[in-house]
Amino acid sequence: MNFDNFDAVAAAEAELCTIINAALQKATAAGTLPGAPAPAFVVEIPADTANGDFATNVAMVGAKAYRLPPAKIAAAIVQQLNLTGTRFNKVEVAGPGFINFFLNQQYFEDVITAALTLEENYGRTNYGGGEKVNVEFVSANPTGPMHLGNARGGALGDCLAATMEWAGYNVTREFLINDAGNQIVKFGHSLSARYMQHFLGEESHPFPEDGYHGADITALAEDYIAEYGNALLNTGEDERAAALAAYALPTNIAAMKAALQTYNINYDVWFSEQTLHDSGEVDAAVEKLTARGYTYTQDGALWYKATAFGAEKDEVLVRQNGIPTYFAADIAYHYNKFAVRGFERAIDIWGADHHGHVARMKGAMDAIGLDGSKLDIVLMQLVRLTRGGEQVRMSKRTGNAITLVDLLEEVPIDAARFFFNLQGPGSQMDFDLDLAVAENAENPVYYVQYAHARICSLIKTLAAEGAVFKGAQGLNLSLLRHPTEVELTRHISYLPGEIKAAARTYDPARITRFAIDLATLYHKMYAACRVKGEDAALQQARLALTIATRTAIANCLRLLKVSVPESM
RNA sequence: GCGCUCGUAGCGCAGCUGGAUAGCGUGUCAGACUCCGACUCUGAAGGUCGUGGGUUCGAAUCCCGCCGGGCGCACCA
Repeated sequence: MNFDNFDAVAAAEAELCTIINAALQKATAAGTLPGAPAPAFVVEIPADTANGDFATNVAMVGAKAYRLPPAKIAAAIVQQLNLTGTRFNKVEVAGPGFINFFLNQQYFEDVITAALTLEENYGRTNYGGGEKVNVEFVSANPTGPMHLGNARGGALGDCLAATMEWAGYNVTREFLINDAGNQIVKFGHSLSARYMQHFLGEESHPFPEDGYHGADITALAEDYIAEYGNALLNTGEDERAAALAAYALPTNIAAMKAALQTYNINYDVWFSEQTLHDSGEVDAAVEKLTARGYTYTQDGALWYKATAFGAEKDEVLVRQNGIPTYFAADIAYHYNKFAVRGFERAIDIWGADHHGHVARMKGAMDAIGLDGSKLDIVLMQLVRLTRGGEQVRMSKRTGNAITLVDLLEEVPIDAARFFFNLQGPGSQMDFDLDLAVAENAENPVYYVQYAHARICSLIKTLAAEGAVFKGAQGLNLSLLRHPTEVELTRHISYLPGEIKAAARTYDPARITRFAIDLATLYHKMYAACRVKGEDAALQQARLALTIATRTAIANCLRLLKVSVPESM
């Protein structure tokens, strides 16, 4: 058996579609079904395995085309079904006309063998066909520290990227540095005010009303003074602001890189927005839109006809003062992703408060001659921290809003990455600080890691008694008949498909939930089926399942970049 | 006002390319197990799937209206 690109579920579904279509043809030829185009049926896994391992609705959806009651259609199909040589050994008609299929033993044995053979690659597929995908996430403003939203976005984006890699996409992780535009100017003037206040007193230099008030701004100004003294005291405000910003930006960016690295996030590309202005790509994008007839001038500004592409209102591309807007830069940026760097798909992870930007950004891709449907935006809802059931807003230490760095000082990296992926991006999330640091089964990440550690311990214990797994050859896996063994194996068989589904729906939370369910099923099996002390054949079979389980759990954790402890 | 998004058991959530009796965790109550690692199991209780229509053989799922929460509607990003 070839395990390359192994997905037991997909293979079984494909096989069912084939034999069902064959049965339809034979039934038509035999005259038990009227000649009509084959109905668009689906094959799926019933919620309750009492209704089979797989089921199809072909008889129900075909009722209209065949002008026959579903039960009669189902009977005609079942009569012609040939299960010989397939993964299935039993079929039945049930309920309103479902045809239910039951797997034979071989399916389960193949799953265990595949996990044992593929090891750290079990779960990987080429579903994505190597499609070149850019995943951009966090892209925090370099004017200040990263916040909780960035923490969620980081865990989400990095795990989404990993999910897509496992599903066979060619993924680039990217961080856009917003080192141009208004907020950098504001940043500079805020630094300048702190700088001047240092030498001339608080009252001397009014702080800009829309400036950044954080303590980090003062600290950066102090750092500059410590290094370079009062050289900027007598320069013009703009020159001073620019000099301070040019000093502080690299400092902040380096801090972000360091923080994200401790968060186990490593980007392939740190993309500077400023380079788009310097290279003329922003101007070129604006010109391209103009050439295509989608801009106009009004009140001295250059507008883009966003309404022609589904947006609610038109947008300014170049301000009256001649400076392009962020929107113009963003169009150039995404143009660069597709047209310059050749990504076939771009995925952006944004805070839900940016949702108003989605339609116009996608529309702008169409306007500039690309395909807006290749740009997908994942909107992420906000997250609240709770401790003792109460919302936590401020850091006790700094008195400011809790930053990503604050969070990681309190909560293990594993817990942060896992917790932020417990729910899909669209749900408003409460992050329970008490639970995240808890070392007990209530804590889902601990629970999953514990299952893995327990397996490792069991294997070690058995090895001490001389009971070592002898490999896939000569196994009698048909001995694994206990319901908990079957359900565990079944769940392991779902892993490749689950990763595909997570990649397709941009929802890595499926992986954390899968891992939790897997751990639960293992614990159930462990409680019901002993390995130690069983006769050799059964012991080897159970060791095989145990090791396959370890592989599946470990691969989920590896994908999430959560540590995989052998003991804890 | 317009738009996006969410609304499922006391609480936290899954299910949403339409399928069978709506699940999981937690919490409450009653019990079992406690043997390879702290695990696990059984039972009880808990639901107008926000609401009203529509489409369908079939709707938590798709469509429309309404109610409620969050967010957005800058020559900010």
